[in-house]
Amino acid sequence: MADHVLIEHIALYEGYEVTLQGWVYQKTGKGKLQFIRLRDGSGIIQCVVFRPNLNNDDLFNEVKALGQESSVRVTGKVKKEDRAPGTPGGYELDVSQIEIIQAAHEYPITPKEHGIEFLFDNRHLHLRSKQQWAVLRIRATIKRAMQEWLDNNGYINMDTPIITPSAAEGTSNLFEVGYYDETAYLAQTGQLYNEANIFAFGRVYCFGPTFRAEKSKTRRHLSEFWMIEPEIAFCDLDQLMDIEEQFVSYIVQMVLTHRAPELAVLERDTAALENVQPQFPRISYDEAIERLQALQAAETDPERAEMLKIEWGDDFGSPHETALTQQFDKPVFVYGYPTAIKAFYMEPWPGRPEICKSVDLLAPEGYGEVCGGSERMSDPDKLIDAIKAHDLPLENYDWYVDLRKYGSVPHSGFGMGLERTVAWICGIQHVRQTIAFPRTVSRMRP
RNA sequence: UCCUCGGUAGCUCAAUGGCAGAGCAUGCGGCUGUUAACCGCAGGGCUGUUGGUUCGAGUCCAACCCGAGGAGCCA
Repeated sequence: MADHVLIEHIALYEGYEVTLQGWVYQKTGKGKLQFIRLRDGSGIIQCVVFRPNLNNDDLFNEVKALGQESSVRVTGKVKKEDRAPGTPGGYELDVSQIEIIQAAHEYPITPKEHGIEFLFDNRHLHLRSKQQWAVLRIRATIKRAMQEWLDNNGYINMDTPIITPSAAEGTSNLFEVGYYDETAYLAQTGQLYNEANIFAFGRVYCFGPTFRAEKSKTRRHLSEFWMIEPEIAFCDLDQLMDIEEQFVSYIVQMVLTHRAPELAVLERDTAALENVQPQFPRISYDEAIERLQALQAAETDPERAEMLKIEWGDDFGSPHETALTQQFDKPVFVYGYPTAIKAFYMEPWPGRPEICKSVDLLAPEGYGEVCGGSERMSDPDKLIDAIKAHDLPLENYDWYVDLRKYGSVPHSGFGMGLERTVAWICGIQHVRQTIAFPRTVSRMRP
């Protein structure tokens, strides 16, 4: 038998004596009987220390005095016990030996309530808390599922540069960095580079951190966030939506299969997630505006009615996205946005130049946009006109235009924000909890 | 950048303009089934900063700093 076992595998060891190593997550006691909830990173289990069983009164007194987050190694017999709390739970360790590695005192994060500011000042410790543990384990599974699906479907993983000379979509929200004698910017997207990559590899994706210097203070924004960006040659807008819905469904189903205990810790309603299977509803921007205007007309609360006000040509605000997604029990595609409110590189709609072949995927339950994508412009002359119309420096895009000169094909791609996806699947309110060390407009430490 | 709310013990919060309080955490003592245990005792304060009004300011006024929620922008 291994020298120690993981708590997540504890059910396999019922009736056996095992050694666990970890940290005191919580402790209660009743005289000669002490209950330690031990965490080891894989789960939490209750360890029962009964003085006569330990047969060492000095050691027992030290155990009684152990503070939260003390590190220990415990040995004992695994017992099935319905009263035992924990994750997975239902088992406890009847302790016969305990080795105190370090007795910790005055751990600042107690089992009682704390404020946001305090918790994020102590984020390096906050990560040990059960909810954060569950969220970040689910995040790791989501990342894995994303890459697994793409790797299994013929996509090549490419790494795109983080230091870039110019913007893909507007310059106001870029982080500037010095680059020898020049000014460079932290990447907002790898998309333009992936458009070059598909002509070499057919289907590619990049996955890494991206940076937006938006002064946004909302539950949906981070200054540094992770985005996965697939790009596909010989792919039109309809095919892109087919890909997105398979991709998103796969991710959600993998989390349901592999992270049930973590979803339970978060008290996530899994029925809503089980429903995330193809097909997703697809509505045009025109139809979305009509639906929103109908909702607005029916709204009795004047304040909410004012917030829902929208005209053709406007971009959706978060109240609009929320109202729209509440009409469906699955993620919903909205396609064909006005060209004026989208980035320069999107293919115009045939016969309707005022709209473009763009599509956003809106998550249900008010979580908003999780994927943004489009069919890319494939004609070099129209692309040059679009770059000029957006006042972007043509000399920075010469290579990008070049891609349309040598075997241009219809191609499409999308970006999916990891943190928003994690927030949605976990059912939590704020994206700052979905990454270990969030960077926001008001926080860079720890 | 704008709107709203907040800043008091390590933490979460109380305190009609009139003695600075509680719970948790910490320390000591008690308890054989605890689940954010419980019981007893103890220590713990530049009330965000600066100025003003007042006999008297945690409380009222002004400016500033910090944070939260929302808007805009976005994934």
